[in-house]
Amino acid sequence: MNLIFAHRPLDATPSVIDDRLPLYQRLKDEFVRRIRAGTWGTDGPIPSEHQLAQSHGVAVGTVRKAIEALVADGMLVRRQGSGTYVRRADFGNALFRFFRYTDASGQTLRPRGEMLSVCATEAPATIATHLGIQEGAPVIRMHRRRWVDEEPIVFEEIHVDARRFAPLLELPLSDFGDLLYPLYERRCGLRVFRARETIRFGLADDAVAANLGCADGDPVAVIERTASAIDDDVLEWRRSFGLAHKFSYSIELR
Amino acid sequence: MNLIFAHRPLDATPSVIDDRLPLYQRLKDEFVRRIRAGTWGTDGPIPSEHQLAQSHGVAVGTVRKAIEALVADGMLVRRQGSGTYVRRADFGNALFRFFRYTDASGQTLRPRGEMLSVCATEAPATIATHLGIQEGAPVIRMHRRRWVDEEPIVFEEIHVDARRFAPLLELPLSDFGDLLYPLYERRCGLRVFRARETIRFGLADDAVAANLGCADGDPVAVIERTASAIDDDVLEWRRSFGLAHKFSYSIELR
DNA sequence: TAGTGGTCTAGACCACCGT
DNA sequence: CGGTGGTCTAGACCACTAG
Repeated sequence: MNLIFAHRPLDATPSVIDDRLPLYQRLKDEFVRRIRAGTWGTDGPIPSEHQLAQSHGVAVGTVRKAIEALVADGMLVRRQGSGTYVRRADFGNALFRFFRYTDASGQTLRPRGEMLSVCATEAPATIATHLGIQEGAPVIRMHRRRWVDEEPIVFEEIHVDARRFAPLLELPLSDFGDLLYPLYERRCGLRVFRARETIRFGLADDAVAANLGCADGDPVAVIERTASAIDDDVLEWRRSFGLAHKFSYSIELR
Repeated sequence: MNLIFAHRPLDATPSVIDDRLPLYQRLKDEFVRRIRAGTWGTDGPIPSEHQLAQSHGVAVGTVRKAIEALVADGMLVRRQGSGTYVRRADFGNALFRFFRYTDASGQTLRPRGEMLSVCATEAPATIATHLGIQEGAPVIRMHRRRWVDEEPIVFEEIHVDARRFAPLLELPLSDFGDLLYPLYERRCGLRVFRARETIRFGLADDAVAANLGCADGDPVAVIERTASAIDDDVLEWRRSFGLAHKFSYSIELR
């Protein structure tokens, strides 16, 4: 029996059929389709509210309402005077809204990423399930460590579908840098849009212990993350380990 | 140095001065004031959009926008055909959206609450800080256990300001039931509106071990919660302990 | 049936951005 | 400067709720 906290349900995929839904809902679904299909890309703004209203034969206010819903969902961003854009996650800064390292004085620190290994292998059952592929299908397994100052903070095991992320195999370890998601996008053309994390506590096995510099069996926090594209395709499954006594997680309810 | 995850910043308190803010913003701030002051209570609907527009000399659409923002903030709820109401948290069901127990088959279970002790005491420094009162001020300390089937799952230590929660001291332990927040509201007229939780990892002391039926020094998950009223007054500070190997926490990012 | 919120229209003027 | 989103107005009609 497990104690489980669940926060924020997944977005519903836009329904298959347009019923007698409100106009702005049908508009929103149509826009989602364009974003997922890539018809609206990230290189320039989407058509203006006025244009969309004209081309769909509706009032500007109705277009606004559809767009506002998509902005709330995180799919679009508006820039006054410039236009409305398909949102591209700004992992350079944004991911650290969720994932931060602070020192004793509360200063935010940026951890260094150190890629330890990148190798092609076959997916065991659990990995295959999480990635939504066949057991035994080719996957890439990465081991990675994150440092603050001279101290290893997190050890990570990361799996991706080898057929989609093949370019990573060509890359020297030293070229991976501190952030993976921009790399996925640059090298493989795959953009992480959302992630779901589960946190639990476990005990360090020998690999974890060796990489974190602790003893075998020491308590560790385990964060399992499933990262998905905008069309809900699972792109990556990773498991991060950190020393339990250094871990804390804050959340606001309601 | 700590690994800290932070999710959702606290709402900004409405600014002290109305600048040249948009009309709907100033309206929203005015509405927040009325909710916090209790001018708009939970017994009936707030004035209709039409009435509010007239009394403030603005268009209905502007009132709508202010109300929609407050609905998004969770302060109001709209009921078509009936009216708009100050939201009262429905802890009977709602809190379990965040806090759920599931068994092996994924079935959601409802834990039993067992109040172990309720006593008046003086606030130590740390409790006083969390509750925002003077060190040594009178507080009520409660010890509580939560059970699923015949198994103790969580042990809790709960502190509230004795001057505001005095009625709890009169109550027989068996009358506390499974949920505290409805009790706070019924007996003390204080409504919990939001909470902030921090999760970390620790070791069971003798009290925790005795109540969870584990060994002294066993690893436990520690959840510290600060619960506040709608006007951000801190009402309760609690610390919950659960066996680490039975704990997990899920969250969706973006 | 009267009154509420939900949807939608068709404008106006403003603040901001890029050229 | 023209075009964009941001604010605001003043209505219309609909779906729903409650007495």
